[in-house]
Amino acid sequence: MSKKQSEKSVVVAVKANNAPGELRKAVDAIYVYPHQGRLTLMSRRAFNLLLARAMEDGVEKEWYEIPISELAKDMRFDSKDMKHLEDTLDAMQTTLLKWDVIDTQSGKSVRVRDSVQLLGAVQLIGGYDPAGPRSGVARTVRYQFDKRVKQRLLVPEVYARINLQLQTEFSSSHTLALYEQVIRYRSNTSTDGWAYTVKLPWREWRNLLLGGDSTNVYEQYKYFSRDVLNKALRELGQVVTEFEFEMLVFKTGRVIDKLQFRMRPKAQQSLGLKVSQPLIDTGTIHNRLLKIGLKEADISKILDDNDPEVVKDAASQTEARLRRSDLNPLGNVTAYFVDAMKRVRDQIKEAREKNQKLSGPDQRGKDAKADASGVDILDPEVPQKGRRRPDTLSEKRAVKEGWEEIEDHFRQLPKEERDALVEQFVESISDNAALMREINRRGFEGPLVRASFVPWLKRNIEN
DNA sequence: TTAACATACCCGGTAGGGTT
DNA sequence: AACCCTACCGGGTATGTTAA
Repeated sequence: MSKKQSEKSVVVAVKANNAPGELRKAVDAIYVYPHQGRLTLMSRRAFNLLLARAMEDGVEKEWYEIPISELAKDMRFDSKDMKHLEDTLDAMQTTLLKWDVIDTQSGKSVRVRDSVQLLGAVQLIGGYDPAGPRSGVARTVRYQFDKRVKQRLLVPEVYARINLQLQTEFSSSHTLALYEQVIRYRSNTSTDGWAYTVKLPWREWRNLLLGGDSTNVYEQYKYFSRDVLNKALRELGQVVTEFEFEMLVFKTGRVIDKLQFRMRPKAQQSLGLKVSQPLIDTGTIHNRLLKIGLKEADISKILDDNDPEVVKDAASQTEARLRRSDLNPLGNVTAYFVDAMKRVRDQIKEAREKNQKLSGPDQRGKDAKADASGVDILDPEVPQKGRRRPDTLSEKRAVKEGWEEIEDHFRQLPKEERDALVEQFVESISDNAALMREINRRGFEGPLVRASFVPWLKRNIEN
């Protein structure tokens, strides 16, 4: 502890009695780990992707389908050995999830335990020519989830937070597991700006992070902390640059008892809000652009000069194009990307012109309310892969009310002016704790913030 | 006698070097 | 990945010492 001060920022030791995390009201804890078998890195990725796909297709459907090649690509399964991937899927069917729903309210904890298969049923449909070298290897995966899996996992709070792009960047299943756990409580923001996970005995965390029943391994905390916790925390911090993560350690006497994790956006420190460093997490989009193959210098410029939403859409398009194996590979990815941005801008412009005359009376209050309770918040974190539906509720509304125009106008203002406006706005809502929290959490892109910021802008710019 | 301070040692932790 | 070993560290505690 003497020399490596840098590492210390990751772990915060907390005395058992006066823990800041203790003040948090307990939330429903849902955690899950296989009771039989292990979740490997690949099966975790696959599972998340299958969930996300199911979410896109609709919860009510019984069967979902995905071409196995697409699945492989999205999970960065680089090997050509599709058989191995299929074996992974098979293994997932025999993997049991054990659910412990813990209610920790009013000091007592009541456990409800349930146990269910990770993947309900899997069919591998179609196949290559039997005469081919890899005959019999199926091309499309049809799969089902158990009702209870759907109930628990196919809800926006869970699936939407797992950044499918990010998950491929973790090299260890421990990190991915930790990420999944922490991210799950992302909305559980305390007044101190941190989002807290549940507080669990460290052995529970061990089971969660190792992805299986691990009562016989890492019996000593010191090895667990060094070889699992610290490594995972380190990698998490390296990969997810837009958030910071900490671990809280609770002891009874001298013995490590429970652990709790917390996260918060790094943007928090600079609530001064440099608007040019745009209002969404650029870490993710930055990484995506890197992945696509753009140069660092270009990326900075692109992010500086363009609406982040446009960049994101263009990135999605480019990613989709790169995944296409039926077309010739792109000669110049950068050129394609720039072109994609242009297309997106054109689309937006078109939509705006179409709707311009519609911009009706000011309905600020109503809308703010609708958004506050609305569940269909579009999460800026989730890369909209492939065919995204552009017309979500809030986007529709935004077009109708001419918000984009206002935002556009705002973006064209000189930086000082924008900063001043942001400052004014933040001041004007500083007594609105919920809104402030929302700003801390997701910047200005969240619908809730948008719904009050844009109309506010409208009023303030127009006079 | 006792509060205040000093010291020695134990214990549970970490770091960094391993091996299997 | 799982685990072991050794060196090391600091807090807690028991014990010793000192001064009021």
